Amino acid sequence: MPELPEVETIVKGLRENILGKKVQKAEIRYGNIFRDCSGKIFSEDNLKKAIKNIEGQRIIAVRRRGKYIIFELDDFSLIVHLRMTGKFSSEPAILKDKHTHVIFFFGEDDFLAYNDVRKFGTIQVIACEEEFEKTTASRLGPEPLGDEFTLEYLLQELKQTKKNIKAFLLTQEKIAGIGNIYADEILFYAGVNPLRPGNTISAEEGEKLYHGIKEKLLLGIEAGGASIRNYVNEKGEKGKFQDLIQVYGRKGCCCPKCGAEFITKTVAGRTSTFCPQCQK
DNA sequence: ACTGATCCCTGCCAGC
DNA sequence: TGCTGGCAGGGATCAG
Repeated sequence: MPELPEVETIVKGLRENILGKKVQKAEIRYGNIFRDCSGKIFSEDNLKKAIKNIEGQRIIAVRRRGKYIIFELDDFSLIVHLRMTGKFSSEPAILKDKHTHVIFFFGEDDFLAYNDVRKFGTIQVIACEEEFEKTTASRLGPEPLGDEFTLEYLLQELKQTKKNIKAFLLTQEKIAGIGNIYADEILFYAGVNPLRPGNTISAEEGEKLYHGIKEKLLLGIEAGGASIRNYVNEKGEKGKFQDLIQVYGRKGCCCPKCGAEFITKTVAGRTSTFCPQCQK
């Protein structure tokens, strides 16, 4: 599942690969991947128009915002969310894959394919600033690795919420880019129980969380992301963060700090793995 | 303000 | 072996 570090890795690769290229043709095999600014599936006519708009456009920038990938074209933007299983690939074999839903051709043998086993991912077509304002991507909280995300901000937000800390970390409007894997790792690092309400987190714990967020995400980026299940970057390469994971998906394993067995509980609708001893 | 359920979708795995 | 049912999972959305 691509979270911030995985998406960052993908974006770096895309920049090397497709910047400056012109979309000659877009082949659509499953049109429901495409969405308008509010996330709604296009009608057949509107999809045709949207595709026509994309064709002939040059890719002038590729950026990441939270877990979103933003392609800036000459006159449009594409906002992509990979959700669980979405990926980009330029490998020739992907053309024959049954889960390849969209192919942007830059030339006869030069292309970028969007492949998504579960079809949860979306590609929003944005025509102008007003449309961007309607997207969820425009309502994201600060980038956790950017200057806006300060310790003061985190402590202030925690003080104001009764939401449990796990749910808080996953709230993209508060902090952009953290998903289930990194949330579990961050909470373990900080020694905080996922069920703790935000407003019960002490300043000291808040500081640990703050450093945990920075540290785990940076580590994830350095490792080229985590390859759990089927994540690979656009070159088909796996990341290395899965080898550095301490708690996520390790139910029944022993905590490296205290030796207790990790347990799981559904928190914020997600399976959360944590140490019942260390995480208070 | 927050929680919980539902939906989207398919691979995978346990159980029969 | 082959089928089936349930689960996983990010995030939007809606009901409570």
